[in-house]
Amino acid sequence: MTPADQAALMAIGEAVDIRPGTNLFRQGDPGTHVFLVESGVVRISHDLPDGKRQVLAFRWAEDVFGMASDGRYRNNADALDRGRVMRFHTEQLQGLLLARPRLQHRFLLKATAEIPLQQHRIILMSKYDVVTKVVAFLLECCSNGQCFDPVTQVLKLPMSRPDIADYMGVATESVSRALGVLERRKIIHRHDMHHLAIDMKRLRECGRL
Amino acid sequence: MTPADQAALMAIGEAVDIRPGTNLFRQGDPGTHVFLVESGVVRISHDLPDGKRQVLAFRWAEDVFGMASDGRYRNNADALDRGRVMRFHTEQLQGLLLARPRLQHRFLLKATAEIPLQQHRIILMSKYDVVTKVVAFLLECCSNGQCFDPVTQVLKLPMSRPDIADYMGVATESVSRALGVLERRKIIHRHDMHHLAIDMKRLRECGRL
DNA sequence: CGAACAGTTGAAGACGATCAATCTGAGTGG
DNA sequence: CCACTCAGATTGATCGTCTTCAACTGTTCG
Repeated sequence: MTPADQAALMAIGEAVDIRPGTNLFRQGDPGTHVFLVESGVVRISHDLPDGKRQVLAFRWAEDVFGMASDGRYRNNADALDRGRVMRFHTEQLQGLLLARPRLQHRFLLKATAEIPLQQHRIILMSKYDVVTKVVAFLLECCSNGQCFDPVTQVLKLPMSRPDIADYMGVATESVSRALGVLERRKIIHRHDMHHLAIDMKRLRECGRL
Repeated sequence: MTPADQAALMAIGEAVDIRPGTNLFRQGDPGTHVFLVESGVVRISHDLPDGKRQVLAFRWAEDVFGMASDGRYRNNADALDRGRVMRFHTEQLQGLLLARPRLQHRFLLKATAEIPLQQHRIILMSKYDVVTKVVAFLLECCSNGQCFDPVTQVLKLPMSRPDIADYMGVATESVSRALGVLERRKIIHRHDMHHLAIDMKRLRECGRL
C-alpha cells in the first residue's frame, strides 16, 4: 500500500473515540460502516436465541471489523477499553477499493489472514480441554504488545471472566478453575483479577498444540 | 465481474480432474496454487500432532480453497467425489487481481463471506449438543443442490462417518447415535450409509438455533 | 473364502456444566 | 477511617453428556 492509498483511506474515515462500554453496533443493525481499530480493544459477540452469548473475537490495533451480511451486522461490537477506531462508509470504502487495487489487495490479505485464525479457533474449541483453551487464550493475549509487558512479564486483561469464558466456549467457573490449575503449576500468578504475571517459557510449553 | 474478467481468470487456470482419494495438497507443502471447485467435493482437513484430525470444511462447486500462510498450505485437501477443480498459480492470480479490480472485489467478497460461516461453526461447536450439530450438518448439506434431491427428499453424503465426526468435532460413535435418535424421531430414514431420506420440515424445526 | 474396514450398539468412566455458597475488591455513605 | 453493599470471581458438590473401550454386524476386496 502506498502512502497515497493510506492518505486516501484516512480521508474518507471518521474517527470515533471509545471507552469501556461504548457500543459501536448491535446485531441486526443496518451495516453502514466498516471499522478499523487504532487503539483500544473491541469485543465482537453474538447473542443466541436461548440467551447464551458467544464472543467471536477481540479486535486490537490494526484489526478490521464490522463487515455486514445482507446489509446487516450479524454481531455486536463493544469497546472494552479506552481508545479510538476509524469508521468508513461501506459504499465509499468499496468505491475507494475499486479505484485503488493495491489498497483493495491489502484488505483481501487481511480477510484471508482471518481464515486460518478462525480455523485455529475451531480446532481449539473442538479438540482441547479447558486448561488448554485458557492457555491458548493467554498466549494469544501475550502475543499482543498492547496488553503484555515483556519486561515485567505482566499481562493486563481488559476483559472480564465471562468474556473469556464466552470467547472460549466454556463456563465462567471453568475459566477460574483453569487459572487455578495454572497458578498451582506456577505457570501464572494472579496479581489481581486483571493482572497476571506469566512464566512465558512454561506457558508456551503448555500450549504445544 | 465482467465476462472479460471471467475469461481472463479461466485463461490462467488449469483444470484438474479429481476422483475419490485424489490429494490436491498436504499441510506443509509449498503453497503454489489457489483452487476453485467446478464440480465434486473436496475435504479440507488438518492433522494435529497427537494424531487427531479436524475436518475444517467441505468445498463444493464455486468454492475457493488453497490459500497459503507464509508460503505453505496449512491444511490437506482431498477429493471425496468425482469432479473437476481449476487451479491458479498464486503469483499469476495476484497479478490478474491487481489488474482487474472488479475481479479482485469478487474474491474479497468471497473471503469476507467465509467469515460469518466460520463464526457460525464456532458457535455450533461450542454451544450445542451432538444431535444439534448433526442436524446443522445435514441442513448444510441439504442446502447444497449438488447432493440433495428436493423431489425424492434424499440426501447423498459423499463423506464417511469419521469425516462427519471430525467436521463437527465429536466422536464417530456419537454421529451414529445422533443419526439413530433422528431416525427414531422419524426425521430421517437411513436408506443406506450414504443415502438419507429427510423430512425437511421437521429437520428445520430441529435446527432452530 | 477370509480379512480388513466402516458402521452401529452397549457399558463404563471422565470431563465440564450447573447450582449453590463463599470470597474479594471497589465504591459509598456514615 | 471504617463498615456496608454489590458485582465479579472463586471454590465446592452434584449431575448429565459425550468419549472411550469393546463387541458385533455388514460390506468390500484380495
